[in-house]
Amino acid sequence: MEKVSLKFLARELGLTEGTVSRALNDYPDISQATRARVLACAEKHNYKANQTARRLATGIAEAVAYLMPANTNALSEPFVSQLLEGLGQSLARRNWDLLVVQASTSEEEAETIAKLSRSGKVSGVVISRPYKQDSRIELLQKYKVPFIVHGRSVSHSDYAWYDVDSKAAFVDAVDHLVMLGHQRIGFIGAPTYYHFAQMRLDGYRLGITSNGIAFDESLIEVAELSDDAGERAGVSMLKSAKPPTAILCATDTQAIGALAAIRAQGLEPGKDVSVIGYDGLAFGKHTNPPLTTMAQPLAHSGRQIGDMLLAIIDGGNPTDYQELRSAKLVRRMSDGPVSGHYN
Amino acid sequence: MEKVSLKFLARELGLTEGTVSRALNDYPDISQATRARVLACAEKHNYKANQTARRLATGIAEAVAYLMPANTNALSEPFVSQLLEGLGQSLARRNWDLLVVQASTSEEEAETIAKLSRSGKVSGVVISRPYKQDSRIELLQKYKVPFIVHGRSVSHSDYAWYDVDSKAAFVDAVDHLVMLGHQRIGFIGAPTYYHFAQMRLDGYRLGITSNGIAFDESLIEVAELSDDAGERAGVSMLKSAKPPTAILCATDTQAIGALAAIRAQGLEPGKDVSVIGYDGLAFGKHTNPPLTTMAQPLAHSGRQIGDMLLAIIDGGNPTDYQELRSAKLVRRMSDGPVSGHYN
DNA sequence: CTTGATTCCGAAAGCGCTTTCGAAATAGCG
DNA sequence: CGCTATTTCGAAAGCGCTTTCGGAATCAAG
Repeated sequence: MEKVSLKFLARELGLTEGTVSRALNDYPDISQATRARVLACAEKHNYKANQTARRLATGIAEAVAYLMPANTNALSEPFVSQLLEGLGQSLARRNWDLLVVQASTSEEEAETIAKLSRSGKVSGVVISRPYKQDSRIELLQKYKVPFIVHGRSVSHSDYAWYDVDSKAAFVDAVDHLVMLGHQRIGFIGAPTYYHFAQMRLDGYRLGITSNGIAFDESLIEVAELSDDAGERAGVSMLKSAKPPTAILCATDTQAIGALAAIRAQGLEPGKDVSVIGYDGLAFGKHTNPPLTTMAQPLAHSGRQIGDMLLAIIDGGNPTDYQELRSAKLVRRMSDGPVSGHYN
Repeated sequence: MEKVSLKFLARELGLTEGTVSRALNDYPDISQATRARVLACAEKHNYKANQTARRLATGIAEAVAYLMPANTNALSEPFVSQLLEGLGQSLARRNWDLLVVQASTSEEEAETIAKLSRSGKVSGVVISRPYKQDSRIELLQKYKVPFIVHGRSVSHSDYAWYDVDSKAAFVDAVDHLVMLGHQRIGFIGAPTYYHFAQMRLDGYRLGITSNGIAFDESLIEVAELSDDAGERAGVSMLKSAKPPTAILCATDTQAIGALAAIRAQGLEPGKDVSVIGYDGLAFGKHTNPPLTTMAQPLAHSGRQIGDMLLAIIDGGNPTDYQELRSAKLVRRMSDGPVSGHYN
């Protein structure tokens, strides 16, 4: 089967390659008649333009890269596939490609970004889970690669991002707990080089003080983003002199660990001590007990992010594309009124 | 900052583009001296070959596509990210790209594959979760695109695949249950257009009969790949005249649903009725009770699959790359000796 | 010092497409 | 019917890299 290229079509049609190309690309200087002929012929031979050649000629990559978070954890990944799916859908409408790129160390990350920008194989990049100071963002800006951040860093005024207001979410969570009668509310945070971790801690803090509760440093633990780390933090907190009656966790994954910690202490999560996580993982329905969580609207975020990135690549001003969504409480069974257990 | 291209380097070095290119690509007809000079200069200016141009010139795409399963489900996705990660690592060693492509309907899938093969933007494809008769496989073969299947279809003799012997796994699971004293073992299967579903059903069946147990059709339900479907299947099974004392599920996701079904009947999973899933999802540690499962060795499967695909692209014979791994039982708390509940 | 084999590099074609430019053909208009 | 606009297409130059081929220079050998 001969390769069906532009040349092939041109020969077939008695036209020139250039003409066929313009017909296919809707140039205005092609008569309706020949355009129709060309289209028909292309259809007939199932012609697909060689994307590589096209890219080289136009100079536009028609592809976008997703920088996969490095220290990926089996329990926190659903968000990756969700995002990828949405991104893919968004790009597919233009027939663009989605590249998945990863780098484990941060030097590798820098190298990867440099390569990405220099090799010209993508016209945009999306990154996830930024640090407070994120060198990836600086690099992307330096190299002038259009990009969008899923999340934000500390100074997020001069680039595009899509984020959920987790600070507000944690204020809400504290309010909810206080309403249930809790006064000693613990917080299992994430390493604060993650900006989201700082935001959630800030939200927790604000919630506490704005409810007139004395802030107690000993009620805060920081843990890595895993169930085990969450569990360790949970036991340490529970074993303290004045343990909390409720625990807020920066992520669902940690919250799941906290649940285990509570049970390990012979207590009943949701009754003796409440726990609320953040993320809204579907899993949460099946933990023991089902996990109450602040759910972020993940559903179409990928689509959204993709569309925003495309708009920027098209020349949009990055700062016009900053979107803050809000999370909402989904109550399952891990929260409840304060119990008399510790009194 | 001027674009640093081959031309730029050539000018800088007083050489010809062709020469610089050959130096960079380790051609034997370049003296060590000039090769060193070229390398140094490239390094100094942080040169990265324009991948697009390179692809066009060599005719090799240096990229591989992963066809993302369509009806993706929040609970079953960890395997996608795992796979992607491994694939990425494998490809990265050659500096190849990983494309993620998706299609929701099967017509779209055909279209996607056609486009993929015609547009020449990838030199290989990996697909997951094949059907018994999988048109994707046929198309890939027809278009002569190197590919590898994560899983197998019915006739899997003439292409490359990487699969886990889930039939054997289910035999093992039945054996295990029988050893615990179970005789009435239910099976929640998946739609049998999935080949893996057929395999697991076969394994279950074989396990039953080889243990000398009378095969009882009423102990089999088929459900979609979701927790809810698993739960529905579970209740229906439990409400039958002679309910099982143990339930085997084709996937962990369904098993999680089955757990819920059991509890909904006022019974205690792992005690009144055992359940064993398949997949080895990390999340299973946190279900109620923790889920016993047949775990597949997902850890490096992505790497493995990537390496195999590369070998095929390099001219390897696809049929030389068929690898069957085995799953192993990881006992958590959802299985136990048959209880007297129903007796 | 000549000859033939080697080593090393320049020249040039080409990958398959896009896009600009100009020329030919057609149409519009007085 | 002549002349200027329009429409429609062909010609050709790239995009940035690879790769083949041949020629100049260097080397070893006679």
